[in-house]
Amino acid sequence: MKIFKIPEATITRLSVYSRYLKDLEKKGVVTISSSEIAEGVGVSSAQVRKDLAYFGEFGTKGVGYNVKDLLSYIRKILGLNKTWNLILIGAGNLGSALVTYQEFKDRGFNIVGVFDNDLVKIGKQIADLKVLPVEDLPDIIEKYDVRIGIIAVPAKAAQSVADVLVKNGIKAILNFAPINIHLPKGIAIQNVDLSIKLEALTFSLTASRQQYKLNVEHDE
Amino acid sequence: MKIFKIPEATITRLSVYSRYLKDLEKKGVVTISSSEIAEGVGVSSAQVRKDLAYFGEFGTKGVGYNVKDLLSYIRKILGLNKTWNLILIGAGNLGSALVTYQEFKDRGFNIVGVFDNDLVKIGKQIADLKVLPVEDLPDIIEKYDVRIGIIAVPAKAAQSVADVLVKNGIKAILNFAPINIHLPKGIAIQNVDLSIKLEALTFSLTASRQQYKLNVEHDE
DNA sequence: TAGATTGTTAATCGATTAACAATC
DNA sequence: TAGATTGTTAATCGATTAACAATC
Repeated sequence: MKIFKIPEATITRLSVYSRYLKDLEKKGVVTISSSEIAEGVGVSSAQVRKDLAYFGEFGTKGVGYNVKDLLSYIRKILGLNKTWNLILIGAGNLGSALVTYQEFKDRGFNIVGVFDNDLVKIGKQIADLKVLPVEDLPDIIEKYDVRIGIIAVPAKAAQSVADVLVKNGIKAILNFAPINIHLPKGIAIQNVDLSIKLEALTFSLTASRQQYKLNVEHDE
Repeated sequence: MKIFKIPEATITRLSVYSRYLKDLEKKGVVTISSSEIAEGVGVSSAQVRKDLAYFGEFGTKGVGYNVKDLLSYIRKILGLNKTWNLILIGAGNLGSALVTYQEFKDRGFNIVGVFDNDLVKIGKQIADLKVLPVEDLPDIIEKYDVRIGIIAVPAKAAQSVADVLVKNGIKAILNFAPINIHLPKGIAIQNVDLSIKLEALTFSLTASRQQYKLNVEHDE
């Protein structure tokens, strides 16, 4: 079986396209061209067609794409044609905010368990979930067939939490701890590093008074 | 004046290097080579040297880099040789979590004002800040010389919030709303889109049973 | 049919990696 | 001096863009 390599940026853009198409569908738009999508999300039309071409032929020459169908194809590609059950480790402020994060629910992500090691936090109610001790992880993972875990613990605890997740069968991790987590091959990870994003901003602000310039297309 | 274009990935890595160097400094390490840095953060040594080369010559041939000095140079490049005052719009769960986010404080980011339009939220206490109405934005921005704003409002309010920020002199935005914000030239933006990150994970999980493969070096 | 737009190939652009002369 | 490691150039790799034949 031939394996096609897909740029990660393509996957990011597919998410963006899917959101845009969802809006269009809600508005009752039936057909759309690659250049209209491009216009709507801020990329080039060649980029849109190229991104889609990795996965198949979804359009009609001379006509464009059927909004409903394309949305459905993209959702299928991304694995969004089902809901996903997640667990979250770390019941601090950030963790609590994520449990109630509406966008996750809207996109089909369901947090079914919140865990912490801190005795003060265990038993605490967050939305409709009670914070559980980490010992209960295996039960919840099995019960809800969980494959994705969110790490929202301090940096120094993150690696050991990741190890526990992997040991219990978690296959993908969304990590908020600002640290490079080491994982066995085959486990996917995405890092969300809020300070790094802020530091890209302070660089821009500082660099504009220096001789540097971020090599980034302007967002607009 | 010649303008050098810097890859955005380079800036991201500089943040990572700086964190790693800070750890080394704390441990009392005096000198380090590009390959040791590379090893520590998970990139190639050529990458480390190339990233630094955009900004100057910081090392000594045959010896390596002085940890303290290199850290200080990188912090200066990123604009981290000062603290930054931020404001935050949107006092929901996510906003509240960000106000108390320890990593921001550790890296020199100071949230000095939290704003909302919701009468229920105005006046509420979050850590040592009271939620203020958006009318008070100009006062706070001036008083604390704020140049960076964080948007943590729902997607449909994000563009108008951004417009208000820009009108009041904000020059850089960290945006958590899952929407493409349009800004005048010269305003920097970084988007944090949590759903997109999760969808990259569901893609990985789904794709591994299909014929695709993310073109991404393995994280490890 | 004529006009529009896809899917795809080739050209371009940019970032990463390899290699090594310079030099501490 | 000999060994180590930088800074930098050239080679490679990968992603984006341009262009256009195919075709609805």
